Amino acid sequence: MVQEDETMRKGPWTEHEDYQLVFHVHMFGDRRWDFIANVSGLKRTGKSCRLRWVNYLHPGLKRGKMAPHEERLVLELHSKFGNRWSKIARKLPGRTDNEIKNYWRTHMRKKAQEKKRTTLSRSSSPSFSHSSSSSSICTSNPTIDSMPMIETKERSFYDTGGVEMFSVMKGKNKNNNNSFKKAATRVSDSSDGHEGYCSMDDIWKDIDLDLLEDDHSIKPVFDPYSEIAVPSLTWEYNYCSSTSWTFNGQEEFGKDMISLTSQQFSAGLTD
DNA sequence: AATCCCTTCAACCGCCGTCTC
DNA sequence: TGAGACGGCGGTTGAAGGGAT
Repeated sequence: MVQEDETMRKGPWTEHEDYQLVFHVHMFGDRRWDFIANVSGLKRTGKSCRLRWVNYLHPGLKRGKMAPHEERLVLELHSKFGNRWSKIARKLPGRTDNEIKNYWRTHMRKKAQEKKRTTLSRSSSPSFSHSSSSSSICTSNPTIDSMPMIETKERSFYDTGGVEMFSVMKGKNKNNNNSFKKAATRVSDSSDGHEGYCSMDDIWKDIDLDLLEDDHSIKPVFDPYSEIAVPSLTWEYNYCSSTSWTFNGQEEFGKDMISLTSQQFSAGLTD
């Protein structure tokens, strides 16, 4: 178990931390967060790791503004489910509960302000009743019910596999360690402000491109849009066994680490 | 150009449900 | 069956960025 003491880091994540987390999530899947927090060497709690992954690092996430149909859907779903943000998020592929929650807060604040303005300007008319955006929406809208709902007994939207992946892929491809290494190196480059990444999108893009070259595209093990767990052939037990990775000039993801994490992983499997 | 205000969103906190022993 | 560990969820906060003044 990860000790939550004064040595735990808090606050914004660094790119280095992000890489460590992404790497370990792909190694072990996104289930055992305390374990990942432990073996990754991140001075973060399992909870913090999970949140970072779910809300920011997951490759299936959309970025940017909500599309009009998404906004509409949020309204509809909120009228149906209330503040069950995670439930709403499951109907909006690529959006997180946190994102929707934030959107709703902003949205409702705006609405409240508009409402206030409207009622003030029309205060002379007592019969006027302002129908809220949500109340005017039919709650049995078939578009909602036809949306895929990934229930918790199944793999979550964010699940990359990990544990199962390990057993499935053992001993297949051994040539895929370049992309993360390269990407990791570029992160170290970025520290001096030359050719660094701006976002995780860039990172994933780079990784994707590299692995496509090898005809083994890296993808999240679980396709967030399919509801079906898709075992990836790219990340495997031997993924990093032959080369060390560098961050800021330090070897970090090398044999030693992998053997260590493998031991700990085995221990984790047996408990 | 400086300051203030507002908006956005990443991250934390605390509670609760589930799982495991 | 009960206790502890852990993950998930919703509420809240605070930093950062951008626009207005």
